[in-house]
Amino acid sequence: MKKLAQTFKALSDETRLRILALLTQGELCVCDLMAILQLPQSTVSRHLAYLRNTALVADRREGVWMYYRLEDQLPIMQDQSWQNLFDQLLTQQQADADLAELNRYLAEKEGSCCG
Amino acid sequence: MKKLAQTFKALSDETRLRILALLTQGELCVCDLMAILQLPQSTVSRHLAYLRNTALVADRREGVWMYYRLEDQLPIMQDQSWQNLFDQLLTQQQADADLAELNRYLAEKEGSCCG
DNA sequence: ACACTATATCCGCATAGGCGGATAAGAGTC
DNA sequence: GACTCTTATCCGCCTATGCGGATATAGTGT
Repeated sequence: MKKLAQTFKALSDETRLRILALLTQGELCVCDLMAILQLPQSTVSRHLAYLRNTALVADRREGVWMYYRLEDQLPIMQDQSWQNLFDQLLTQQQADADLAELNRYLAEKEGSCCG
Repeated sequence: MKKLAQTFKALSDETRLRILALLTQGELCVCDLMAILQLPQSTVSRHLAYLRNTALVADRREGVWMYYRLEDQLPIMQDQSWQNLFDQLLTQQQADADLAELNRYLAEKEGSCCG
């Protein structure tokens, strides 16, 4: 049960929830997240490390860039709970705003970072 | 989304998860929980206050005793997520052990406290 | 080797919250 | 009112973790 509690702790920070909501749209690199969330690099990186340590996200290096994506299934949670959590997450107003910002960002990106 | 994060924070402590699992069986008073969890009164009471403030449990006074029960629905979570969470919770080994202890306790209780 | 970029980690600082003993408050009983 | 029982809150202490600037690390290109 400690592990379950720890997973909830990882979900208990608004910034991390925002990151998870954004990652439902596909993998993103740190600089993408910095731009969309408007947060300093150390902050974004720290939260991603926390999510990685809790096995909520996975990472992949491509050259200089680290791409993060949702872990497709969790050892602690049944798939249904995991899926349900994201349904829940995406009903949030902040998630809406962030996804809109993500789309705006992707549209005008064209190689600003991450190739 | 702050509220959702706060709800997860309330779920991020093992003792609170154990309490919630126990309350799936019906309402219990503080002294019941102390006996089952083997934790000091101040600790149990503090966690219950936390759960009450987060609207995860409701309380009811009966004479000297305070009975706590699960809040039947949450403003933040859809019913399905809420239900799912408890399904998840009850698969935990610690929850099993605690429920067994609850039954043992109730069987030999006969007015040790709470009338 | 050097420079540049992206990311991770370190640092000092601040707050939240865990713990359990001690004390306060509420509710009965006499 | 005095005493008792149950529960809530206070206290000091300690750890986890948030923050963001500064620094270290790693990859890429020259």
